[in-house]
Amino acid sequence: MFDLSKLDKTIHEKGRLGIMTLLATRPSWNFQDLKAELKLSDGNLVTHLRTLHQGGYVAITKEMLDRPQTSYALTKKGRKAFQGYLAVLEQIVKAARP
Amino acid sequence: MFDLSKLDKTIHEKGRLGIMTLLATRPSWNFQDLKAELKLSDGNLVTHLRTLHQGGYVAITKEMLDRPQTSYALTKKGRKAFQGYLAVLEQIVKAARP
DNA sequence: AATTTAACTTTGTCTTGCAAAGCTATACTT
DNA sequence: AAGTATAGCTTTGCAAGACAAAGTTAAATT
Repeated sequence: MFDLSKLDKTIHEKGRLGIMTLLATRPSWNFQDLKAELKLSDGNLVTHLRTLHQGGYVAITKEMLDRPQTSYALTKKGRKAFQGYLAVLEQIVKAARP
Repeated sequence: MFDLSKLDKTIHEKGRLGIMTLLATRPSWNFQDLKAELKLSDGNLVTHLRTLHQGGYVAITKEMLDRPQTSYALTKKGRKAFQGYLAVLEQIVKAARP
């Protein structure tokens, strides 16, 4: 019916779910845009991004333009993990609305 | 695009999400079946059910058959809240797979 | 009376989310 | 050169919550 054990805990947390969803919509997002879109504090956002990075789901690119700019993108592994996560969400939706 | 602030925290936790999904599939579930299906410990399951009950999402019915049997069902409020939650899940799926 | 089972509570541990404040480095202003 | 602003990151501290394990209560069976 649905398999909760496949519901990746690293992705499931609210803040990180938001990050992953945004990253899935574009090749890359910078720190400021993520922060504005998700309304997270600096520290909170950095921490979630680090968690995702340590899980191998997110790649980090640091540049120096006129301002420093850090950009984030899904890795191949991250994209795959997120697809698996979305598949569980769909199972849930289908189970709950037969 | 998607509105994480509408992602009900009471429902979003993994164990409770499982409970709510099961309750949505049938008029009622008893304790033992929930426990078997979700593979949660007694204490953990009771606590999640209490959380959902206190939030007004789940009704509890205690009967004495040959054994005591406690059954759980979605309330109207619970069903509505869960539908709202599912709507956010669908937003996420759509945003991530345009 | 003793045992079994359902359901619940208690206890303790451990993790985690989160905000606030502080830090560092660079660029801009005067 | 000195001061200010901004980006990104770390540290600190706290509070909440998940979870397991063990103990408790009540009813039914043996």
